[in-house]
Amino acid sequence: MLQFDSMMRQSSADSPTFSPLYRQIKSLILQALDNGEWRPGELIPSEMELASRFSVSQGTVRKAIDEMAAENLLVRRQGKGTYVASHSDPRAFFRFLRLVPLTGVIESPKSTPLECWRAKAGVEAARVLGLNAGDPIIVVRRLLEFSGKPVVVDEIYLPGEIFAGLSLEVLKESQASLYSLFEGKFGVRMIRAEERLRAVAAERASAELLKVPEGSPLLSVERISYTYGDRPVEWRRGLYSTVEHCYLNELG
Amino acid sequence: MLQFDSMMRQSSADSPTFSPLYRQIKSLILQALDNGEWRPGELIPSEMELASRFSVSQGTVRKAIDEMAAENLLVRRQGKGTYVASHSDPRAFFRFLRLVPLTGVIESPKSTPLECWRAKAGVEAARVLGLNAGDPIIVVRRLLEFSGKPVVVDEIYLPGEIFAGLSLEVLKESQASLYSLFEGKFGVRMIRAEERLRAVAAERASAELLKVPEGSPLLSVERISYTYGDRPVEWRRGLYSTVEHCYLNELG
DNA sequence: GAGTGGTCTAGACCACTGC
DNA sequence: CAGTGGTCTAGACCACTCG
Repeated sequence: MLQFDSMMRQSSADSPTFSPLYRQIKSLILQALDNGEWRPGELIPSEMELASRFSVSQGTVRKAIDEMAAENLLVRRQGKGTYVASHSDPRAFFRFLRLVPLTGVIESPKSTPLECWRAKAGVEAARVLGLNAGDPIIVVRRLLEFSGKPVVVDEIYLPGEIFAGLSLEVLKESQASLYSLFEGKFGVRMIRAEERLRAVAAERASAELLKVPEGSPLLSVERISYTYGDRPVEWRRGLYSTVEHCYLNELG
Repeated sequence: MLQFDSMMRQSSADSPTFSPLYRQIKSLILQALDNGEWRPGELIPSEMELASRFSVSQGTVRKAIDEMAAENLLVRRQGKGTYVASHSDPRAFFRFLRLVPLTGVIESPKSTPLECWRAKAGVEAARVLGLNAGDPIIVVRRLLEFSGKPVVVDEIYLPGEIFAGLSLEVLKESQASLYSLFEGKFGVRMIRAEERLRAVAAERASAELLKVPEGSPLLSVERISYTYGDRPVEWRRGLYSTVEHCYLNELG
C-alpha cells in the first residue's frame, strides 16, 4: 500500500512534492484524528499496531508520532500508550491563556458568560473564518476573573454551522474551559492559534466591566484559532487589564 | 568513556537523576558550544566524527543533535553539515522581534542608538541579571524605526563585566543587529528569552520619541534573555507604538 | 508477566552539496 | 566522486504501568 521506493519516490527535478514515508504516515494519522476515529483524551493504537496497519516498521510510526507529539497533537505516556491531546488536560490549560499575575502564584480564572447571540458574518469575520459574508455566526461575550477581580473581557466569533447548539445556557452550565466544551460538545479541537497584540485605550463599556477608568491602557489580543487542516474556526478579541497581570511569552 | 549500562545506569528508585545516553551527548555538545569550541555560524564535526569522539553510535549523536536543532541551537543542512545557529542568519532574525505591520509587508527596522552609559546595578537589575547590587552594568537606549517612523524605544541593561567594551560608538558603527554584535564582538549568544507584556500610558519622554500624544496606550515589553546554561545576560524594556504595528505570537 | 513507549545499535540506501 | 545529513529497517534491551 505504501511504498518508499519505486513509483512513489521521485527525484527533486521531477517533483518537488516528495515526502518521506513517516510524513505520509503522519498525514494518515492526522486524517484519522480529523475524522474522529480517536477522540480527544482517548488512547490511540500502539506503535506496533499502527506499524502493521500501515505496513511500515515501528521506527517509522515512531517518527511520525514524535512529530505529532512535538506539535501537541498527541501525548505519549510511557508504559500506557499514546493519547489524543485534549484541552481538558490541565497540562494544556495555560498554553492558550498566557496571562500570569505580576506577583504571586498562578491561579485559574473564573469564566462568566455575558451574552450569546446569532448574527450574520460581516466582510471581515467572513474573511477570517473562511465563510461567505452573510453566513450565520455566533457571538459570545464573556468575562474572566482572577481572584474575584475582572481581568479579561472577550468577544468571540464562531461559525454558526459548526457551533449550532451553542447558547448562553450551554455556556453557563459548562464547568470546563471553553475549549474543553468545544471539544466535547461540538467535536472541534483547537490545535493552533495566532495572536496579534496591541495597546488600546479602554472604551466605556469595557472600562466598566474591567473596573478601570475610561481611557486607561488595555492589552488588545486578537486571536484566530485553527483546527485540523489549518481550518480557522474561531475569531476572538480580548481586552486584558494589565494592572495586576501580564502576558507572558517565551521566545525560543 | 560513556556507558549506557553498568554503573552509570541507575534504577529510578535509587536515583532520579538518570539521563539517557543521547542527553549526556547533548550536554557534552552544549558544553563545547559554551566553551566556544565552535563559534556561531561555524560547522561542527560530522555525526560520524562526533559518534567516534564520544564512542557512541551515529544514531545517538543524531538524536542529541535533533533536539538541539529543535531548540534552535544548531542548524542542519543536508549535504553540507551541521552549523552553530547564529543571529546573523536572516532566518533567525524575526524570532526575537515579533513585530509586524498591521497592513503591508514585513520590513527590517532601522536601529538608532541614543545613549550608552555605565551604572551600578540596582536591586532589581541585580536580581534579574544574577549580579550583586552595585556591580557594574551598561545601559543602552535606542530607537527602532520602520519605514522612517519611530515604533519602538528600548532601554537595555547588560552586565558590565561581559560587555566591557560596549559604547555608543561601537553601537553606531555596527551594521548588524544588536544580537549579532553581541555574538561577534562579545561572544555572547542569546538562545532564549521571556517577554512580559503590558499596556501602559505613554510618559512624556517616550511619547516625544515615538511621536504619539502623551498618555496614549503603548505596549510595554519586558524581556530577560538567556545564554547557554540558562544564564541571564540581558534585561530589556521596550515601549512599542501599536498604531501601525502589532506584536504577533503563535500559540502551538 | 504482558504490553506499552524509550533507548541504543548496526547497516543499507537515498538526497543533497561541492570538488 | 566522496562526504554529509535524511530515511528506513530490524532487533535487542530498558523503564514504566497495570492486572
